[in-house]
Amino acid sequence: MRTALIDAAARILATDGPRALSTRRLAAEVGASTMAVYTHFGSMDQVRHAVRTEGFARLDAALDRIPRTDDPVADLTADALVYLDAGLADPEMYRAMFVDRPPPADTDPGSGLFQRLVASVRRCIDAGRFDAADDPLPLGWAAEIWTMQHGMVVLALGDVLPTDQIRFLLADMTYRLAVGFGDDPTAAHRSVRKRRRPRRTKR
Amino acid sequence: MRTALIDAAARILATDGPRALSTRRLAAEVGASTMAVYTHFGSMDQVRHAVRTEGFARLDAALDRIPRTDDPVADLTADALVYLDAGLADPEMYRAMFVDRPPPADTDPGSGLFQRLVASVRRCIDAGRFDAADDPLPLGWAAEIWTMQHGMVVLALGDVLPTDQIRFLLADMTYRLAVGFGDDPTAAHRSVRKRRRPRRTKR
DNA sequence: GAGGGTTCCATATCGCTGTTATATACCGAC
DNA sequence: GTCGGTATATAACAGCGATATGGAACCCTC
Repeated sequence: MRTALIDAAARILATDGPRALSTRRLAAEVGASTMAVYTHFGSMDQVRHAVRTEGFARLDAALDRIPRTDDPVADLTADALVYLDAGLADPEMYRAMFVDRPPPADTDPGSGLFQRLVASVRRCIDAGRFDAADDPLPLGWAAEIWTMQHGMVVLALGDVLPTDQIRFLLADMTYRLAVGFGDDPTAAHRSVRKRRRPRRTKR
Repeated sequence: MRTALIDAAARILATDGPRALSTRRLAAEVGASTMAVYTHFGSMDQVRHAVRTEGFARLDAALDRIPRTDDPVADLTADALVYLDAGLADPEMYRAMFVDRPPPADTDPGSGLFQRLVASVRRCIDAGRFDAADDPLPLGWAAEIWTMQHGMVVLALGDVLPTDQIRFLLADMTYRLAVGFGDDPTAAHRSVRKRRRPRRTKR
């Protein structure tokens, strides 16, 4: 029942947006009464929290499917593009995860994503691509890369640019940052190009 | 009356968040009945739209207050920091402007901000700081800089880092991007440092 | 100054929302 | 078979956005 409710909630969210995700609509979707929602979750906020957690799990799985190569900058690019594609594939889910207000003091289920970024940046540093001594904060560059990824998805969701241009722009920005982080321009260009092509199938 | 309602709405938003911005609360705040809201605006969505427009006007005014110098990269940094400070000064307003869902087909009152960015980037190119031939799209780098600014504000609003570290990080990221765009590293460093200090007074 | 038209707002109401109290049905343990 | 606890349905509450209706205030014209 719990998972059925979460799935139904994610479905309603994806098709009709967050305004449509109401107690009665959700209960009707699984053929139950509204009390089912309150037995398994305490409130609609906790339903949304569960949906968010589910979204993070899916994104985590999508990122896990990317093979690691011996080129950490190319891997970083691939990660960023998958992140973007995930946002484009289910914009409402992305908004639920990163945009809409999380309840205060919500233990953020997305922190794992950040740890992943930290590891990716570390690989670039260990491989001698980024200049370690230059990072201004312990996790500064990882934060900068997340800033890039999230900003790009938001740009894409506001559909100010067609999605193929967004992908191109994200690749370009990754390249610029890599160079800014100390990577050799021609090496960075090669790495980014390597991973720009394979547009993954939307789920 | 209209402006009184807008001001009251902005006040409610800033103090108690978007959930508190209801017809009845808004009407009570100005000592009127709910019909006043529907006479001057057609719906609560249009109230929110008006608040957003007001927010853009304030941000525009704040950016207008920054003097232009003969160092366009330093100016770009200053703009970014003021943008960040505006978001930190009134998070709910920032969310209303850039985060919460704008009604569909809402003619975006924020497009002026983007034109401003385009002009700033153009100045860097004209001054020979950025390499013009390298920009992948007509407005690509302006979009990348906005991505950085917005991503940083969101990072700050999620308070994952103290605000002074965020300011430092934004300055660093501006530096990295400038270098990626072709600026000389030492020149970029000097420009960014020049404008990193003066933390503007919160409004 | 009086009339007529228009604009603005208060009252009351509708259908919706999240949430909860109450009562019933089910289901495993003894 | 009966008990105890859990899960669900029904019904209700306050609050929400929105609207229909009616009255009050204004302004222009004569």
